[in-house]
Formats: sequence, structure tokens, C-alpha cells
Amino acid sequence: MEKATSGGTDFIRAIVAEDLETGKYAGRVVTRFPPEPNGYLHIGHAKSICLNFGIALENGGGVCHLRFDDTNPCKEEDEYVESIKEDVRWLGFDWGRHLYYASDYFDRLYEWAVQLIKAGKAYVCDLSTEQIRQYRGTLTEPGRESPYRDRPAGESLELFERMRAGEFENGSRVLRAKIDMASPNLNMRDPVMYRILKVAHHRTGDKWCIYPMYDFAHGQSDSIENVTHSICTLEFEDHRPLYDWYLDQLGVYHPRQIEFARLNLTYTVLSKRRLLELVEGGHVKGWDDPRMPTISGMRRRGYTPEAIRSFCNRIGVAKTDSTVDIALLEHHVREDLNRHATRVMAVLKPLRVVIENYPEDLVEELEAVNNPEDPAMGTRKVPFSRVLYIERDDFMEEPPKKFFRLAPGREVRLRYAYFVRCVGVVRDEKTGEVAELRCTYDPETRGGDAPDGRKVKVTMHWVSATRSLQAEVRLYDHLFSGEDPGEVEEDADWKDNLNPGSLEVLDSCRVEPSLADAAPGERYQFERVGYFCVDPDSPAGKPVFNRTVALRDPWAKLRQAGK
RNA sequence: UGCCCGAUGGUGUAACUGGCAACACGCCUGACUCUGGAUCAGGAGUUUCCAGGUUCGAAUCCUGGUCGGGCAACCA
Repeated sequence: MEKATSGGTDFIRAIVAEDLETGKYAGRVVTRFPPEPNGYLHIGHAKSICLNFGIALENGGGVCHLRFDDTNPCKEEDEYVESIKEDVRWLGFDWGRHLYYASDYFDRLYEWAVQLIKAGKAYVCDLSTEQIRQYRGTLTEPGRESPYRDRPAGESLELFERMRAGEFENGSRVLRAKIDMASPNLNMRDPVMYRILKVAHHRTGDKWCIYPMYDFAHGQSDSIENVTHSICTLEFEDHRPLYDWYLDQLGVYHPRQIEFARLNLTYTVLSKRRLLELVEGGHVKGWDDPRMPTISGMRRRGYTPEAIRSFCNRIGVAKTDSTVDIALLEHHVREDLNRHATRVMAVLKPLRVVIENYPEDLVEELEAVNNPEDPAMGTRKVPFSRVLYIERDDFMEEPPKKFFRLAPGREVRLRYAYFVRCVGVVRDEKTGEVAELRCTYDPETRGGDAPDGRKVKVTMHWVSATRSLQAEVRLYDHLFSGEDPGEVEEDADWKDNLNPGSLEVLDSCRVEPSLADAAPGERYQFERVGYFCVDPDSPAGKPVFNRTVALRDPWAKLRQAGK
């Protein structure tokens, strides 16, 4: 793996460096990535993963834990923990033996809760959910103390034990911290520590019917694991005082929580809630739909871990709310794929071409370079024959100014083959549409150069009609039409912004024969078109290609600007 | 109406913690090219949110404002 360092130091790395220098944690650097297993990881998580694992990697001996924050069994499932592990590994990170679950600490957490009750710092409250909300006050008004707040510790202790024993109904009682109902920080107004949830947990089964809240579990988990820097996103800033409070009251080792801004990307949504909605609403074909910004979706689409990592490196880490242009992500995939992807020829929208002066049954095997960026990748043979297919978009009967490709009377080069000239156009009698091109080739230009030194304006890709394979290609575009999917008219839904053209399936594409046994997951550059990846669901011997990203295309841009 | 946080080209981030505002993406030129790809060369674009103040000197420090974000789950 390439060096994870970006060269620049963000404010978090600066803090880590300073703590190292002052010996605050005796030279230790321990971070953690703490996902809740209630959904699939997305590119926003990748930012956090790169940050946490990156910091550990950069500091010799540093470690990063993978800890599942599984304190709410209502939403969490094993399917999610497995996918998360797979995604982190695929991204190229290794938690070693440091795989943990907050649920591993349920016994300890329970003891700590008892400790706080005994110390008069926590109490069992019989208020209903609705009442607790009313007592909490509002953003501008202080809350009121619960009538159960001063219940004797012994009584709370007994009730808490009975809560654990399953004697009470869901929602009938909670354990709360006794802090300050007048605090301007709502999180400090006697927050709930434990609630009754008679639900089986994906790991602890039926052992518990009370579960700790995030706030009562997270900091202590960090403490147990000896984490030094507990890095989370901005929305937890208001929770930091509570994080600190629990640790201080318990008198245990106290890591430091640091918050950074979560990633936002143009033309997509990055919240588990919304992604779940897209999946459940059938707007996409699952968590790994190649249009999804999930790690599994991007993997299926053909993104590489390297590209994602270098992207995460580039965007930096700060506290400013910001939205990164998805073009930057695309730039990083192209950059990586350009270096590593095998070149092949594939025609997405075939237009039949007959080379009139080429022998009927001759087939020549022409040598083609696999990757001009990397000669070590070698060459392959591509069959050339009298009848070919070229890209429909590469021909225009009445070419506008900047169109360099094929047109009646014009000569172009067919890559690795010959110069050909268009000498005729055959139309479909019914539709009037161009059905076939008649061309002639110049035998002297075999290999691609004219002995007389004449030049052509463009080189085009092509495929033999008889010696090519039929294939399905799926073209993906941005999931949403607008840069900011959240920007909607009054009463409108963010899903109204879904891009109806985000998936285009082409099923009569033709690809060169070398692709016959392209394996799922393999990545290619279709010359002049884009980068493609073989879909894992491809039927044997009949590959389906997902477009990862198109090649930069000045002509397409020109044409679009002209309209 | 409370508390917390933030503000630097179009976008994302830097700037030895007071010393010429820079890097990447994007955009525009041009060169080169058997991918209109890649590569190379160049260019436009930031009066650092505003107003005061401190200072020889402020993106950086102070004061006041403006704008934006977060917070009232028994979610994380």
C-alpha cells in the first residue's frame, strides 16, 4: 500500500503529534473506527477509516481498533457486521486482533451504572417517554427535574436490578444520569443511560433486556480499549461534555474526543437513513448497486481501494461543513485505472461497416498494446475482417465544425489496423436511418501508418463483426439530477431528485474476443470510451460490464456546450 | 429565544502559529499523440465573511456584528 500520509497535516494529526511530543499518552497512539452495524459503509465512512487507520499507520506501533457500536439491537444485524468487515479489509486496512464490540462490555457497563447509582449520580426514572421529553425543556427554556430524581439510591438500585431481570415493560422505566436539568446543553439534562428493550441482540441473544445508550457506552468502550484519540464527526460535539462527564465520574482512563466534518459529495446522498430508504424503496437494486456511494456499490462499479484512499487523502480533514465535487472522486479513479487497466476495444452502439476492397474470408490478427502506460503488460492479437462494427457516435453524415471522426469521403485510422475511407452510406429503407457504411481500406497503411506520410485526424476503435462477442454494458450516471439532492421544493421529497437516467442498459454491444473469459471484478479500459468492470452477476461466458467512469471527452463536452 | 461549532479562488484544503496567500480538482489556451485518453507547457480565478482595534507588519491576535451548520430519540 502506498504511504497513507498526505504530506500536509490536518488539525487532528497536529494534535496527535503534539500529544506524542509531550508524552501525554506515553507514546501510545490508539484510534478506533466504531461503526454501528445497521447499514452498509459508504464513502463517508471511508474518510473516517482512512483517517483513523491512517493515523495509526503513520505512527509506528500505533493501532486502530474496529469496534462495533452495537447498543441498539432493534436496528442491528449480523449481515451488516460482515459487510463492514469485508469493506474495511477491501479498503486495505487491518485491525489485526483488535476486533471489538460494545456488547462485549455490557457486564462492565452494568457494573459502572451500579457504581453511579450508589454514588448518587444516577437514578431510575418512572416517567414515560413523552413525560421525559416534556420535562427536558426546550432549546431556550431549562428543563424540570423528574419527581424520581431524588429517589434513594437503594431504591434505584433495586429497580435497576429488576429492570435487568425483565420485570418491567419496554419504556416503563429508564436509568438516568443525575447531572443538570438547567444545562444549556440538552445532552446534560439527566440523559438516559439505560432503556428496557426486550429484543434479542445479534451477539448477546436474550441475555439482556436493558441496553446502554450510545453516550453511556462509547466513552467507556474507548477507555477500556485504551484509545488515545477518539475521532468522530461534528454532530457529536455537543456530546463531548457528557463523554467527559461519565469518564470523570467513573474515575477511569480518559481518552480525548475530537470531532471533524463528515464528508458530503455532490450529486449523491451520504446518510445511512437515506441510503436505507433507497434500498428499501427499490430505487436502487440493493446496497451494492453500482450507483450507490457505498463501498460495496463502488467496488461493484469498479472503483479501486487505491483510488478511494487517495481521494480521502486529498480531501483533507477539517471542521468546516463542506461538499466535495464528485468530479474529484472521478479524477482519482481515472488516475489509478489509467495506470493499471488493460486496454481493449468495445463498441457500445454498433454501426456496421463493410470494407469493400478487403477479401471476403480473410481474417488478420493484429497486434495491440495492452497498456501504453505500462509496457510490461504486453500485447495481444485482435482479429480484423471485412465486416466490422464501429461506434455509431463516430460517424456523422453532416459533420459539424469540430467533429473529427468519420464522415462521407473522409479517411480515419482504425486503431492498430488500417486507414479506411467512407465511400458510401446504406440506409434502412423503412426508417431512413444509417444502417451500414461502405468503406475502402488502404493496404499500405497496415499497422496504422501511411508510407506516403499522410495524416488522419483521428484514430477510432472497432471490432470485427464475425469475431467479436455480444455483451451487455451498463452505463451509470449520477444518482441524483441536482448537485444537492437535499434541495427540494416545498412539500417535495428529496427522492424526487433521483436521476431517471442514472442507469442505461445496452445489450447489443460488441467486444473483442479477448474478453471471452473476462472474470468478475476485472477492470478494463474500453479505448476512447471509459473504464469498465465485469459485474459479479455476469452469466458464465457472457460478461456484463459496469461503467466505472467515462474517459475525459472534449468532444462530448463541446457537443453539450453547443446545445 | 439558549448552547456549541465554523467561515481562505467555482469546489476541497494549505500557509513554519504575526512576515510575499499556495496545492489539488475543475475551467481556458497551446504542444504532443495510432485512445479527442494519458502526458507536457502556459493561463484566468482568492481586496482570506463584514466593521473596528493591536502591530512596522494580521488569513492568523482582540472586540463587535453577519452568515452557515449542529443540538430538544428510551438512535448512533
